[in-house]
Amino acid sequence: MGKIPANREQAKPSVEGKGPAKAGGRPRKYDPEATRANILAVAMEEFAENGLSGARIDEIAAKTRTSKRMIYYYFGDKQGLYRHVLEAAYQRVRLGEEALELDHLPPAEALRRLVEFTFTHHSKTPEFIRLVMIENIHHGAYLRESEVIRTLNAGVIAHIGRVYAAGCEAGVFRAGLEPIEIHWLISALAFFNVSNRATFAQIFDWDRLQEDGQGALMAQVVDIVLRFVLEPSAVQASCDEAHLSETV
Amino acid sequence: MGKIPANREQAKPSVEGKGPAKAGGRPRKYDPEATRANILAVAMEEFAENGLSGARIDEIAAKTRTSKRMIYYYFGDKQGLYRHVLEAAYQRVRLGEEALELDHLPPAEALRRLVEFTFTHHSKTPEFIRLVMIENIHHGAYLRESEVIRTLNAGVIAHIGRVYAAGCEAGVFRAGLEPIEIHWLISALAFFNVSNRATFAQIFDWDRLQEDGQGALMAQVVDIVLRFVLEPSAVQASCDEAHLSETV
DNA sequence: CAGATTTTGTACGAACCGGTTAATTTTTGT
DNA sequence: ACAAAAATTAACCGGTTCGTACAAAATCTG
Repeated sequence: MGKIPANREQAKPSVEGKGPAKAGGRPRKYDPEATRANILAVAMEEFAENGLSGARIDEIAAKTRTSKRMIYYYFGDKQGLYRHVLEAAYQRVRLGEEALELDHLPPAEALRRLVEFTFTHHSKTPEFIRLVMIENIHHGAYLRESEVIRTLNAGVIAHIGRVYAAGCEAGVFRAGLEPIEIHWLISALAFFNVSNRATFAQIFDWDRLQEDGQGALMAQVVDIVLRFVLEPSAVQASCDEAHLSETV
Repeated sequence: MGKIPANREQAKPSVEGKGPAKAGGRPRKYDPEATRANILAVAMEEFAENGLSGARIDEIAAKTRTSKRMIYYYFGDKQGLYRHVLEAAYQRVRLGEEALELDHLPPAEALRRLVEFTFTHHSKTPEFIRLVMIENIHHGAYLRESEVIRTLNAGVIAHIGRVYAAGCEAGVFRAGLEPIEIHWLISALAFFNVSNRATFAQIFDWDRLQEDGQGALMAQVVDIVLRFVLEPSAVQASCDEAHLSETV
């Protein structure tokens, strides 16, 4: 019977040292890691493109370098596959986010960097955005199952919290905000830019939604966030220095 | 053959005066208007809940007070039904938007009203948001077909344009912005609040995403928009008057 | 080498699902 | 009143699609 092999996460204690891993160069015939990864990559594309109900298992199998049988062997069923795809996508994003080294920068600059990172990341990774959209259509039912994801995201808030505290200390950020408010704002703008590009562009055909205009839109998003967080007097100053409003 | 009846819009010249319409009180057995509307309403719910590929024609038919055959009779096929649902949804929204009488208000107040209207509308009409999300998943392919929608939305920009011009004239809005930039910002925040509520709440459980917190979140969105549009000095002034920053 | 794991391949079944055929009832035009 | 057109009903069909059963082989691990 198509039994799912024992918990993958725990069944991999051979930490790239004992068993002949792929790093060794030896071209192994049976490479479960690679097979799994391959299925996951293909599935990610298909789910992101067609949604959970729209994606076809046979189609995914065909684009894999292995067979349909293996999908069920490793992931149980369609929903299991989807859940793993979702987890993998979130994991990938949050890793990049944590790699940012913002703590040594002046607060306003750090915030700008964070916004720019988020904006460009989302802009260049529409598959992730689409997966999250799809998951929201499903009321976050599959995300709810995943313990992994929730823990990952606590870090983001802490990260922003440090930057914000430093900015308040320095007197350039206005007091009374919560880190999650700032995160929500940044997410909303960076996300919407990708998630609603199709319909928005269809209705208004705005040049900033095109490839060439994305830079200008990013600058504007930075502008919006800074005007929200900065002390009004600091905004005034920034305008004079033309740090802001380079979108005109 | 399941032919679609001649263009509905033109096939209704009996302007509620000649043929025995439903207003007449006579309980007619065959009521195409009502049948069509009933199908459309049920379909809207089903598509919004399950997406285009997720929705089931049989399910829609079952929840209708008529039969599956009628769906095909009036809308041709699944995609045709979906397209009509989408159009109806957009139409409904834009009507409310144009009913706002903003031109006689002071600019900042008018802008606040517009933001509040958009925010509450979206917050209370998640089906519309979900339909737009779904349409974006499909790359706006069905919206592209609809001539109707594009023309409707030109009005929104003009509306904001008038308010913005008045604000600049009065010296409370900073110059150099485009109406569409403001519209994009408002849309993004009001939309994201609903579209990503499921996943965002799952990850962070933030009280402002709950029913009770929506008012506070709306105030904050108003705050964000005004800080973006207002002349920095006006922001300063507004803060002193505590018109803004009531979110703390 | 033995036992477990990974892989292949096919064929199938059973439910599901979008769409149709055909016949019936009501309305409408004249 | 009557024929044509429009609205409606019910049973039906063929293709799709998820998932499995079965049979077997290749490879890794201890």
